[in-house]
Amino acid sequence: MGMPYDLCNTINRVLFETASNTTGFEEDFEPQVRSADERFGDFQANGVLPYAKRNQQNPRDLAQKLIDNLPDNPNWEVSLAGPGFINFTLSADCLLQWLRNYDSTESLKSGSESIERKKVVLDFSSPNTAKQMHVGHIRSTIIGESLSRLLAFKGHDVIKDNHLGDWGTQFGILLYAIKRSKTSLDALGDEPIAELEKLYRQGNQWTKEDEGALTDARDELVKLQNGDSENLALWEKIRELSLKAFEDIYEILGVQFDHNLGESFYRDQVDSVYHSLIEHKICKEDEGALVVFHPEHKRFAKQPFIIRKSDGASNYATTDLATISYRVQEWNAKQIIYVTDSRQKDHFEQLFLTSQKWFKAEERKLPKLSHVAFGTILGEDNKAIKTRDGEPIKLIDLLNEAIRKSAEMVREKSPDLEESEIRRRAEAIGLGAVKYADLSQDRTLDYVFSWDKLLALQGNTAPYLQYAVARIRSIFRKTDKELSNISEEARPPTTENERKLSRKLMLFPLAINQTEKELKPHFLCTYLYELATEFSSFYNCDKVMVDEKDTFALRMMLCERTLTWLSVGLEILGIDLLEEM
RNA sequence: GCCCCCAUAGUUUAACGGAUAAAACAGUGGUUUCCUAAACCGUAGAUCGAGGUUCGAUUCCUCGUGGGGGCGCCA
Repeated sequence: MGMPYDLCNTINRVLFETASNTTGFEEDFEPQVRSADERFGDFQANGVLPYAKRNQQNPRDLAQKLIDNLPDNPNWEVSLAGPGFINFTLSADCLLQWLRNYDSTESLKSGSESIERKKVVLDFSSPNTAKQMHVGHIRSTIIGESLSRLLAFKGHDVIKDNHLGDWGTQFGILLYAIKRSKTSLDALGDEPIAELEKLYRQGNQWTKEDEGALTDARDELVKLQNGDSENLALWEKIRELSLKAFEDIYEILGVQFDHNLGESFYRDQVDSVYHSLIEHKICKEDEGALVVFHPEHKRFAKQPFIIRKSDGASNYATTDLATISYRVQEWNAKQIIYVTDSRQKDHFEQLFLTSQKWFKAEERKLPKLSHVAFGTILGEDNKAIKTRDGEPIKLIDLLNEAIRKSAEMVREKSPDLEESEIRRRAEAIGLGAVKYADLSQDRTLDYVFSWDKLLALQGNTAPYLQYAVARIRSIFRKTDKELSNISEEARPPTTENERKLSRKLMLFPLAINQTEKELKPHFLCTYLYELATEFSSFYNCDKVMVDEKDTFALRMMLCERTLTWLSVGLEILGIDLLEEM
């Protein structure tokens, strides 16, 4: 029998099976095995304590009975500790076997793949057209991209859809301003979106000063929504310019979408949403609008979900309903994940409740709907981020600053490099730092925007991980020894650092599982950082290029595995690697 | 008025109801004739308050304090 990929899961199963043959244990026993503090071993089972309590038994006695019944296994030592913990310490040989067995990206991927593979639609980034992306968009874009890579790594069929805000009421004012100022959309210069924003502000000004202008702006919107060809052409052009500007940023960030189906895509489908919801008595007219209440819900019994405004226009609730329907019908989605600000929590809760009733009434199977919420980026005043002049910091400015600052560091360290290489390294380092800064903390927490936080290059940051990679690659460049048999020639890990690094490598499956279970990339970040830390200590203490063949082989193997693990992990996070730093 | 989220070291964060709360930055002391010092090894420093549940609470419940957010025609 080969070495199992997920040893935590294996030990859990062994304990469960042993318990089923041990007096004093029933079916409902859960071993609760998890990775342990290094002081106690590699894994610990906590489950006996609550179980003994429930059944009014002595936890230590019960745990001892379970240990006595465990089949002998040379891979680990078992011990009873404290009030009733069962600790497992893997043998050096077990770790070696595990490392021999899992030797590549492919082996990690096939080990990690879910049994149930499914079609998942990931809805993220979703900026509004005619506006520049600002720092507020960074979280959805980066977290969404990372989750899409994680789910693909787990073997799911992922569709990435950028649900653009391209059909909102802002177009009335914008179209009005374009016409009144006689602006040609073909002559907006290098930053067309910045110009469109200026036009919008100008239009906003006009409508505030002048009642007639406000009416005209509303008419422009109605004309657009009724298919007026002139307005539709302008709108199409705006959408095109916006998408191009977004593409520039996505390219820098290494983000790609399968679809850019914005709200406008669903404009012809909203009527059928109304009809169906009316027909099935899910919605009702209230104060002139079409709304959905959920009487069984403590709050949404009173708080309406407005699907058609009293002026007859649709809103994002309507398009979101149509979008779910489309994704199920056309893509056969089994799960839809929305990556948005947590302030939209109520909206999604109402959307999901309404969808449940709607799909049930139509006898369709509703996919699993998940709102992956993240916290707001705040300014110094603890309110959503704004700069001094009232406009949010542009995302492109943040990214450029990250690259500029990293370039400075690279140049300082390697003054003789060519500019193109400096630029290449600075992009990997600076953009990696920005991404990692956002991914490495629990996504649900708000944070105050700070250049220092997002651009930090020391400590628990992407460059630290990239540096570990560069050092390993450097070792490989320097050795002239034959490496094809290192895994066979390696001795078991015995020094403290060899052992700790081996153990950390072995814990990779747990990190992936936890990250996927909660859809929280910071678990993976923490793991990769700890792995790189173990590597750095090992690197400092245990020289790799030594004469003893078996020691050299083990240490080379550890380097090689660490490199692969970091590569896989950083790939999932969307962070680039470097050969040298 | 109803509801939701957050509070951990000087600062920014971590901790799946488990054992002595873990890091980074900033302090402070050390390490380079040796595979990259963007590193390594020391050191100092924390769970908002009061109750409760539990063998065990940063974690769950109640109340309070402080901060943020959502709640009929914005997305």
